Amino acid sequence: MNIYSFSAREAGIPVFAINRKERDRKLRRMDILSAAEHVFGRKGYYKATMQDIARQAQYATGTVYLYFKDKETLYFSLVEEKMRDLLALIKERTAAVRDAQEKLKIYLEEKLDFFEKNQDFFRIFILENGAAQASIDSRIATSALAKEYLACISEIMRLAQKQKLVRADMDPSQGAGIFRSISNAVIMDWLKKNMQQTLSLRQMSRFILDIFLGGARPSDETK
Amino acid sequence: MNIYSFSAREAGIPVFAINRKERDRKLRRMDILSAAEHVFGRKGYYKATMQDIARQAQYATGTVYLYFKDKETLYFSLVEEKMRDLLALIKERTAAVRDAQEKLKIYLEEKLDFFEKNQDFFRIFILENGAAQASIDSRIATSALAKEYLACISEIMRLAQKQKLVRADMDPSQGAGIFRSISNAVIMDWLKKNMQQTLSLRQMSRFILDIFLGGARPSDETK
DNA sequence: TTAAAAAATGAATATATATTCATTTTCAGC
DNA sequence: GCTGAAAATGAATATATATTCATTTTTTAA
Repeated sequence: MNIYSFSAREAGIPVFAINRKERDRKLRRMDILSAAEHVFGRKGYYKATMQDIARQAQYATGTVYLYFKDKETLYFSLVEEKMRDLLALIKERTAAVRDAQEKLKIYLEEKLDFFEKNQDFFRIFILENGAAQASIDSRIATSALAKEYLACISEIMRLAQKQKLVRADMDPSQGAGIFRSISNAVIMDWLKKNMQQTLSLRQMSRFILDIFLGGARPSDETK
Repeated sequence: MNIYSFSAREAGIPVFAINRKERDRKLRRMDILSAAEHVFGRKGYYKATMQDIARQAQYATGTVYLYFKDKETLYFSLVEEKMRDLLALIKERTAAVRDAQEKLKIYLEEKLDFFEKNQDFFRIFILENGAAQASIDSRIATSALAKEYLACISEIMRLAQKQKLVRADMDPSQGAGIFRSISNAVIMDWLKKNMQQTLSLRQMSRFILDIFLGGARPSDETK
């Protein structure tokens, strides 16, 4: 079992040790990815050194290079694999319902759960989404996965328009951007105020949806 | 006159050349800041080299160091001075009205105008606001100015609550974060879709305010 | 138990670029 | 035009760290 947060979703590890060698290699690779997540998430790409990451993973510096070609590739793999996990979850869960509002709700819940478990990764994620120009590894901004992620939310937005849940005068990708931003702002606020103890992030999903759909105006009782 | 975007607001340049030496020095300093804005905004802090910046400013590498102690200080000065300009504008203009909705509107308009003129700076700004942890120069995240900027919007939010414009169950700083995120998302979208030609950013202010206050739901005509 | 193979090590190397500074150019006042 | 001061130059230096690789340690299988 992996005490860090890296997911085995993509590792394809068989329960029976049909191929121990390969399995072990994948596990070690995941250890390094977890260490990288920890260090990159806290220090940012440039301030994080390969030695930091190696130490965090309890390896010597050179060992990291047996698993990843170079620093950029390590970072790229990390971002890709985490995003793939998140996207897979979201797609799987939202595909199960037809209603746009329900899809939005599920999207939010999956995302909030995911980042509650992957707080270090959230900082990486937000930076990569923040300013595509400054994307550290240009492969990320242009990756099929990044486009797919955006397309997925835009698709939900389009459906929401068809179902008259969302105003029609809003470009779906713009709507997706706004929805994403609101949820990121709330996650950021939750992280900053360190509410981990008292409140689960998932509980914010109702609030976020309210704000996105109904806005910040009071729901007219006393006006 | 400065063909770049750096503002003279803080330069305190007298119309009559009482002190040409000092004035010239300030102008050259501003040239370097403009060059830095251009390069940092496009490449990001780490990929931007001092040589890039010097070349952009039409100086030799060493000359930059006659005006700024080191790269971090150059970056810090840039961020500080631009943010000071923006904050001064916002404070000045919003102070002139009492109505919270009017304040929000003015805040938006000033911000949109500002970033329409300072597109390179927007990317820097959004990164610095994105993930405080990864703030490039730790002085920025902790600077009085950064706090003041947030406090200023939070203050408007508090007033909006008092005036029943905004729901009361929302922490003012959280509301400020959400409001900021929405506007940033819209600016980002505008930049990405390269609408400079056809549509001024300022024209988006009505839309942003609508979304923030009233949400993305259609304004019930056909339901 | 042993020897070959695989994995890990970490000191040494390569590289990139921030920063310095001896030299050159420009400028101001005479 | 000349001279000393100020400004600018850009090649040389310093530094940090990504990457490599000769050596050591561990594992495997007979």
